[in-house]
Amino acid sequence: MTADIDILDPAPRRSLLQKGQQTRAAILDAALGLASHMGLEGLSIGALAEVTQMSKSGVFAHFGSREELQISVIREYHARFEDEVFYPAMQEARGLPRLRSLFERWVKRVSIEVDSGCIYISGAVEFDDRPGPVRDALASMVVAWHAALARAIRQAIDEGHLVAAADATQMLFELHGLILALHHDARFLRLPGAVKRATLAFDHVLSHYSRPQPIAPKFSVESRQSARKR
Amino acid sequence: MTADIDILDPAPRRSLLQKGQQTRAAILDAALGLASHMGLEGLSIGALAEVTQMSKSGVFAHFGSREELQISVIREYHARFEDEVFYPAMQEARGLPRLRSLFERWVKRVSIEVDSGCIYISGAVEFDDRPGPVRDALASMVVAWHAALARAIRQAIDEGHLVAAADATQMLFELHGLILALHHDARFLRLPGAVKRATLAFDHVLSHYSRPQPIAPKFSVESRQSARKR
DNA sequence: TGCAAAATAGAACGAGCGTTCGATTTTTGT
DNA sequence: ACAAAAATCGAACGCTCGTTCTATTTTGCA
Repeated sequence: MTADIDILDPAPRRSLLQKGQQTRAAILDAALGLASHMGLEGLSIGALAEVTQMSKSGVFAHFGSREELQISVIREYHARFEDEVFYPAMQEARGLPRLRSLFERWVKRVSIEVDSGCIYISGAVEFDDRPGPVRDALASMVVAWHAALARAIRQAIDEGHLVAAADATQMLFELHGLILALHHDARFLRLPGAVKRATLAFDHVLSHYSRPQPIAPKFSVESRQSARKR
Repeated sequence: MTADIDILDPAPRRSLLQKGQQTRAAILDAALGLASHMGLEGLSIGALAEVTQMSKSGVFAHFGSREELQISVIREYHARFEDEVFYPAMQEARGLPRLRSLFERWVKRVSIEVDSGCIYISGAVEFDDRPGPVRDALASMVVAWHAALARAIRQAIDEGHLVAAADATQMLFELHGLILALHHDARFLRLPGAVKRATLAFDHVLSHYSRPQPIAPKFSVESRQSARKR
C-alpha cells in the first residue's frame, strides 16, 4: 500500500529553478496580488501563508523580515511593470510614437488594475511619511520610471514632434497627474469612462506642447459678460 | 496647604462647549494630526490616547468604535477643508476668478500639508478596495467637493471665461490630476518647485479651455525629421 | 543510495490592537 | 450643596501581528 506512486509526481525532470526559488516565486506572486489589494502595509505574513497554503514561518524564512518581503514585492512589481509597459513601448519609433505607447500602456496597467491596484501609487501614499528602506526602494523605482519617461519626452522634442521650447519635466508632471486622476476615479470613485478621460487629456497636453508656446503666459481674461445666465 | 488655588484655574466661567464636547474636540484635533501622518488606517486609539494624555477607554468612549472615530475625522477634515478652501473662494466673483481661487487654495492646502497630508488623497488610496461606512463617508465628501468644483467650472463657461464647448467634467479631471501630481511630487518625492509646476499646469489647462476647441482632435504629427540630433 | 544542506512546519513569545466592564472621579442642573 | 448624570480610568479579554526557536521533512549532489 501507498505503493510507488511517487514514480510520476515528484517528477525527476529538473526544473529551471531550485525548489526554494520556485516557492519563493510563488509566494511573491501571491504577495503581489495581496499587496495590490491591501497595500504594502496591509500585506501580512499570516495572510500570505494562508493563501499559499504554507506555514507562517515557512513563508517568513524566504525573506527574513517583513521589510525585506515588502522590498521584494516592490522589486517584482517593478520588473513586471518594465516587462508590460517599458520594454514593449521601446519597440516603437523614438519620439512621439514611443511616448504615446508608453502612456497608453501605463494607462492600461493602471486601469486593468481597477481591481488590483498600482503599488507605485498606493505605496507613494503609504510611505510618504515613513522613512526607511521600503520607502527608499519604492522611491528609487518611481524615480527611475519617471526618468525613462522624461527621456522619451526629450527625444520627442529632439525629433521635432514637440516644440523645442517644451519643458520635459513639466510635461511629465502633467502626464503623471492624468494617471493619478485615472487611478483615483477608476479605483476609488469607480467612475466609468475614466480611461477615455485620461487618453483625451493626453491629447490635450500633447497639443499644448505641440503648438508654439505663448511668449507671455498672460492670456487676458477678456471678462466679457456676454454669457447668458444659465 | 494646597489652599484654594482652584479659585483661578477650574474657571467658573462657563465655556461654550460642555466638558465632553470640549475634550472630544481636542481628541479629534489630535486625531486629525495623527491621521494626516499615518493615514486613517494607521490611526490607532492607543497612540491617540498617548498624545492626548488620556486612557484608551477614555478616548474610546467618545466615539464608540474605531470606525466611528475614522468617520468623525473625515467629517472634521471636510469641515476644515470647506472653511479654508471652499468658503473663502466663494467670496470671489463667480467664473474664472472663483475657479482660480478654488484651485490656488486647494494647492495651498495640499502643499502646506507637505508634512501633514491630505486625508482625501491618502484615504482614497487606503479605502479604494475596502467597502464599508468609512469608504462611503470619504467618497461622499470627495464627490461633494468635486461637484462644487464642477459647478464653478460651469459658471466660468456661462460667464464666457471659458469656451462654451468646454467639458466641465473633463476639465475637472485634468485639474484634479494636477493636485494629485503635486501631492505625489511634494510629499513622496520631496521635489522642490512642485507648487510652481501645479500652478503653471493650471494655466496650461486653462488656456486649452479658453481657446476654440479643435474640431477634430487630429493634429497631424508632421513627422519632420528636421531636429538636430541631441 | 546515502548524507549534508536546504526547506518547511509547528509551537511559542511579546507587543499592540480594538473593545468590554466595573469602579471612580468630575461635571452639571437644581 | 447635593444628587443624578456624564466623563474618565484601569484592568482585562481575545485577537493578530512579526519574529524566534527547535524539530522534521524534503531536496540536491557525490
